[in-house]
Amino acid sequence: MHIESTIKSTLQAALKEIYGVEEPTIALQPTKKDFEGFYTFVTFPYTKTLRKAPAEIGNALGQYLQEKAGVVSQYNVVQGFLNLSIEESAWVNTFNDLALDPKFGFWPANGQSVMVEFSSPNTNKPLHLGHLRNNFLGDSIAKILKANGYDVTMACLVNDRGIHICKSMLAYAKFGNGETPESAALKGDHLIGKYYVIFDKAYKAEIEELVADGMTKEEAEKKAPLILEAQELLRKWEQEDADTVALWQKMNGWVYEGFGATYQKIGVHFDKIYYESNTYLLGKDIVEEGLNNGVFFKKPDNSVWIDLTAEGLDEKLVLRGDGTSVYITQDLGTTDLKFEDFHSNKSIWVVGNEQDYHFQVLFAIMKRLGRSYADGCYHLSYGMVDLPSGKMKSREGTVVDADQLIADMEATAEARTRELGKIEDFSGEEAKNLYHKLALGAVKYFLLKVDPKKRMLFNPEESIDFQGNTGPFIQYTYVRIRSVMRKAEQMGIVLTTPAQNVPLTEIEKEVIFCLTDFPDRIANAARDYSPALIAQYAFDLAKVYNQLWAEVSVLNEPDEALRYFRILLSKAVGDTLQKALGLLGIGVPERM
RNA sequence: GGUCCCGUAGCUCAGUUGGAUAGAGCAACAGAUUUCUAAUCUGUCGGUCUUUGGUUCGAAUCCAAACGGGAUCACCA
Repeated sequence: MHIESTIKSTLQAALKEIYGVEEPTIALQPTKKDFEGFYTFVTFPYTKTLRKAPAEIGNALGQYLQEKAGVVSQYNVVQGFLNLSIEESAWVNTFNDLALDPKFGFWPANGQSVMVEFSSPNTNKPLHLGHLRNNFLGDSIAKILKANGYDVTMACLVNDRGIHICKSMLAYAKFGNGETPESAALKGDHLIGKYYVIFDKAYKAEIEELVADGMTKEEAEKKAPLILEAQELLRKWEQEDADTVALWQKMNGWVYEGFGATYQKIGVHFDKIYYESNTYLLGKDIVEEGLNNGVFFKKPDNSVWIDLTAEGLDEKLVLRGDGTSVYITQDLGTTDLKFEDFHSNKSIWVVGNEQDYHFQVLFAIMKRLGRSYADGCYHLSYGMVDLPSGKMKSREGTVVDADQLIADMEATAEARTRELGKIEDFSGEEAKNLYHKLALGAVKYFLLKVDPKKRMLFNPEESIDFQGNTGPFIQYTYVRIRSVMRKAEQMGIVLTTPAQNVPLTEIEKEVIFCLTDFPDRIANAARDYSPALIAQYAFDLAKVYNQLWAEVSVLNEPDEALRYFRILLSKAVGDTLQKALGLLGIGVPERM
């Protein structure tokens, strides 16, 4: 039995029986703190059709619920608000159902499959804070979709070719002197990133010189010797010149090694990796197809376009006059490829909001081409992470490096832990694992608690705290519960039977109330593609449990039945916190 | 200029899809530990929900306009 669904179905029956109204969906809301009751039904919407006063409707429905629902102990009506108080036995019954269900909160398989593409790193620089937001979002949304019953494939498209890659290759060839990650004592991705910056500096210097000689800036950017050389290198790569390909492979190998270490550290992995070097020529057959069926058209210079003005977009180039691809050409090809490979019902791209327009165009084209999967495509667009100084820019060195950030957070976790001195019996390895869990919990929670589509601010000085609305706060609540569980186990208490009907305090009801909301939160998080809803939920649950902790004692409760209930309640909260944090990709420690 | 996103407490953010007197965390201040982990809890302080109009029983939420911030409108990716 579930309180909320019982009230809803009884309300439907009441509306039909008393007023002859068929209401397919009943909206219940939590009662505001200042009023008596837990659930509130708003009667205002019915005043017009029923031509009765809101309070009158409230009283009639309240009476009906009290008599027939079996879970409503009493009611009160304030204006048009019908506030319902709940029978104590109903709380315990509802709680027993969820506490003894190991899969509580997760939805059964729904027969649908979805691909989540995220991360999409460039192999010319290490990951920074913005990438972390992308990775954590993608990883979390994949987990949330799984919890909703989807069969999920996590995919990654590596941008391993192109002019930007050639820039770092060229700089390395010119200034590298055979440096290796070992000789430089740098992670591979950081070494390559260093040469990307070196290229940019040298390139800018050339431009300045040319401008000083009277060239316009625009012209200088196109004619600087370094950029011409990089373009030449790209041509050689495309012609599969042996030396160029060998250099490319060597440098990419270093980057992959570096990325691998970072991915491992942040707990992100992929089921399928696509490489742009394999897919960049795809899409031309789709251009042909579109020309044949009149979706695309040719301009006199032989370039191919699509007119999307009917969709409120513009004319868009899909193939250059010389027959070479643009970004969207490849994306058309890879989109088809992804669906051919996995036949997913849905496909999600986790990509920053600067590409909103690109994805509008991509999806519109797929629809015009009559792709059956076009309606299942979704761009999970997220905002940038800003610094107090403004935007992050790799080339100007104003980025927060991912590896560095996590290392810093681990150091903070260690300092704080030592200060508190609660784990002095831990081995070095156990302690390291703890610091890592806390560091990752703090960073992931920080980035995921904000609505994805909003841009957010990261203040390195004060942003990532371990107190208040943070990952470690929730981890700490879990740790307290684990401490109780260990002691309960020592007392020989086994948690396999339902709790008896015991008298409950307000705070205990609130904890149960919060628990019952978990499945809906998981469903909403998937519907809105928002891990932030899960983060918020975990925080709410931790907070209400901490309140309970301050008000009542679990293990020291003299009444045996009540003590058993509180232990079981604590376990349910612990399990739910673990699941919720798990959906965010955050692990829980046993002690901290 | 066109299109899209955003604007809520000093700061960082929620606000269950139109409901009651708008909520958290941080910061500041005051308290709580003979008790299961105080990385906790309680309290105080803090608001013209950018502005103006509209829709209605009722608006932070929907519509329109203005203002402010950002993105994008590349034969870059």
